[in-house]
Amino acid sequence: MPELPEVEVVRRGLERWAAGREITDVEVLHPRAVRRHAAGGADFAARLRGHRFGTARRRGKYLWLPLDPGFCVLAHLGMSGQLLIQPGDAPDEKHLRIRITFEDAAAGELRFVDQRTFGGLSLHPEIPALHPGQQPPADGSAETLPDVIAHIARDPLDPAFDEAAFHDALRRRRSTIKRALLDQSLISGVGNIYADEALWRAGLHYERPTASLTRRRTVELLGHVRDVMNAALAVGGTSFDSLYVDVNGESGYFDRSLDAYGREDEPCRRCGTLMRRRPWMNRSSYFCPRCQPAPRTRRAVTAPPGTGRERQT
DNA sequence: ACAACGCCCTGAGGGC
DNA sequence: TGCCCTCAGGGCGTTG
Repeated sequence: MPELPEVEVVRRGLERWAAGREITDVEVLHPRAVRRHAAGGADFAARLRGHRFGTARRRGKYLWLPLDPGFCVLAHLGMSGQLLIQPGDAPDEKHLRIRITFEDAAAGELRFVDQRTFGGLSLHPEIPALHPGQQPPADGSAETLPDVIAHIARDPLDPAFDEAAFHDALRRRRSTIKRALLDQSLISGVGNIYADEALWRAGLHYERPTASLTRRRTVELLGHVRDVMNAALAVGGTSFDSLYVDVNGESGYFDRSLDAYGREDEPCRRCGTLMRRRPWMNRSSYFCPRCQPAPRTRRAVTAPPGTGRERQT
């Protein structure tokens, strides 16, 4: 389940193995893999042929390969997507969706493999990525990103991530902390695994109201988000079911050091209390009931419409 | 405008 | 053996 660290590992692989290479052909083997490319697979292929990839970039869980000035190939791995560099004579993977071959064929081909087809590739114009109120420099040197992900917030490893703005957004929200961590328009790159890990480290219950966090708590939480992501990056990302492998097919092994996710009925590594799992948004939340006590104001946030905004003062 | 939910998809695993 | 159910879950479109 690729989150930011896994996607960054893939980005680094693409930086090493795809940058500067000229595309000779593109084979789209499943239409869902290019569903975000409105003009369809044939158009996608035709517009890549003869062009050259630049250096792969990333924002949150999205990554993209610049493709001549102003355009790029955007990739999202979804739940089970992989980008692999494979020898041309390697047998096709069972769930091979897209094959990209290069002029220097001996250096291998790029394959998009995706069992559950939540991921995909698409072609988009790039637009300037601006800070609020910033004007693009006249010399065209502005940082750019694909137009369709302009709503994706910067991720917490981005030096330009704005902690104060994030905290202000949390205070304005009438929601709970885990929902906010997973909202890619507030902070990107965090998925279910790293949300649970960071909340465990921070000692925060997943249903803690966002508006109840002090600036200090927000800063602490962001520190834990960064720590757990950096720890995962250091070992090449998380892997659970071998669906995730990096660009060269190597699995990460961060899952061995998870403290919360998937640890139902196992002792908390801090206090020994048995960890719990709770159904949450059609998925699960793992937490320690002692280190992460439920907020006493929880009922107010989950109250049905018409019962008022009890939390407001 | 904001918050939350449903859907897309496949394969593993459990129950019978 | 095989069938059916549940689970995994990111992001977007729809609903409230």
